[in-house]
Amino acid sequence: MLDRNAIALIDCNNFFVSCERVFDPLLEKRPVVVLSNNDGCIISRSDEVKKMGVKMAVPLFKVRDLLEKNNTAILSSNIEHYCEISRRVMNSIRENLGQEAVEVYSIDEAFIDLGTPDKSEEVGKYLKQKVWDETGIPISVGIAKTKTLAKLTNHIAKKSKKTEGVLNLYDSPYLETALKQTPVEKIWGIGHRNAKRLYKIGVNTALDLRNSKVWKIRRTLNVFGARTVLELRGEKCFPFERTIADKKTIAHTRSFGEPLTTYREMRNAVLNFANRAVERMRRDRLAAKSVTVFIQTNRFKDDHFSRSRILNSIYHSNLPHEINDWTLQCFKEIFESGKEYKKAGVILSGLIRADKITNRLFENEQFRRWQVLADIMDELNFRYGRDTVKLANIWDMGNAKSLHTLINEKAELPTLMPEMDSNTSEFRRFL
DNA sequence: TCTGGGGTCCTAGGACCC
DNA sequence: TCTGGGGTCCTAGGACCC
Repeated sequence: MLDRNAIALIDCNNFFVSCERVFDPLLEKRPVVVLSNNDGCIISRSDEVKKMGVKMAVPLFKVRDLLEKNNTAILSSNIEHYCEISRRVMNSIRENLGQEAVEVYSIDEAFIDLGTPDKSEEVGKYLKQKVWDETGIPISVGIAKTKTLAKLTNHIAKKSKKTEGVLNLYDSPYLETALKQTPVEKIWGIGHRNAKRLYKIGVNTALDLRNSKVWKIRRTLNVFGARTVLELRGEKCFPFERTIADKKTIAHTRSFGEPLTTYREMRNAVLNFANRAVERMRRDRLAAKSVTVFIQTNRFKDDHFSRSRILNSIYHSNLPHEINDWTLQCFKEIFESGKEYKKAGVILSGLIRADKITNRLFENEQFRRWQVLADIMDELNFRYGRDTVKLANIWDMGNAKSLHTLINEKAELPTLMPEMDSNTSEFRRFL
């Protein structure tokens, strides 16, 4: 049977800025921006800032004068806080509609299966009020027949004053106009590259795309483009996901404030990134089969240098020292001296649940011992803070070559040991 | 001077095999 | 002069998203 359910996209307005305003109501009266990790780019803007013409992801140095002239609050990001508020928003929605009806799409967005379309608009308005009352976050709601149309509708709801943040185009005569007024690059999944290709064949608006032959778009773009055409016609091609999909990759990547040049600096940076990624992998109880390492010089310069290498292991692992070894192997193959590196990253892939790791054909006993040690390290780091215990770079340790763990000054082992539970004896035996 | 990070999916082209 | 060809697997990189 054809699925006639109405789909809503709920999107928090200027999410990071709205979160900051929840913490500090004085910010309500000022323009606000939130910056990316090392304060490089603007990743969230209040309406006032958008009106100034400041674009998303623009580097701060290009607009700093303009922002300061307008008394803008320029804030570093605080992702943990935003995650917490995101959870509250999603829970507020779930309370009414149930777990099954909500698909969390990103930190500030969720698709909702509204069921039969009759009461959609009332539900949308109710949710908007409820989320505002319970969390202080303003949201917009777009209702339509498919995800792609819901995204598009939400976009209009957010921009247009008349809609008051909730718009239902499920079965509306205005849909045609809305499609006509939407440039093709604003459609979900059509970026500026794809848009250029579409312009060449005379497809400029969402309406043009909807009226295109599917095979023609399949040929010009790809299978996703073809599905997008059908979605614009009201045919569901991107299904509603009731269960949260397992993560497929875990990445830790960073730009360096100052470029790094030496082998040793870069190796330490990359191994450090690997440790951060493993930390999250172990927290999520996952194990990886592959690791990718990449290193890059400044991508805005002409002599941009970028290399990556993937290592596919024959077995899965969640052991820090093994992932470190894999990382190091990749790194050694791609590092070239005489470059000014600006960015690097480590990506873990081929993830499965850690309890699904099969036994090692050889060295099973050793593997088990490493598991125990890794668990203990996790516990110590959880109790006493990150990097209380970590893998040593044995190359940096002079004659301590056989020692695989380094106890940081933060935690003195003798005082720690009595507090440990039954694992302690295991730990002693291991060392 | 100063340009994010974490994801997903797709694809061109090389290596290898028969 | 002329240099198979198809399938498969893999890597590296691109496009897109928030």
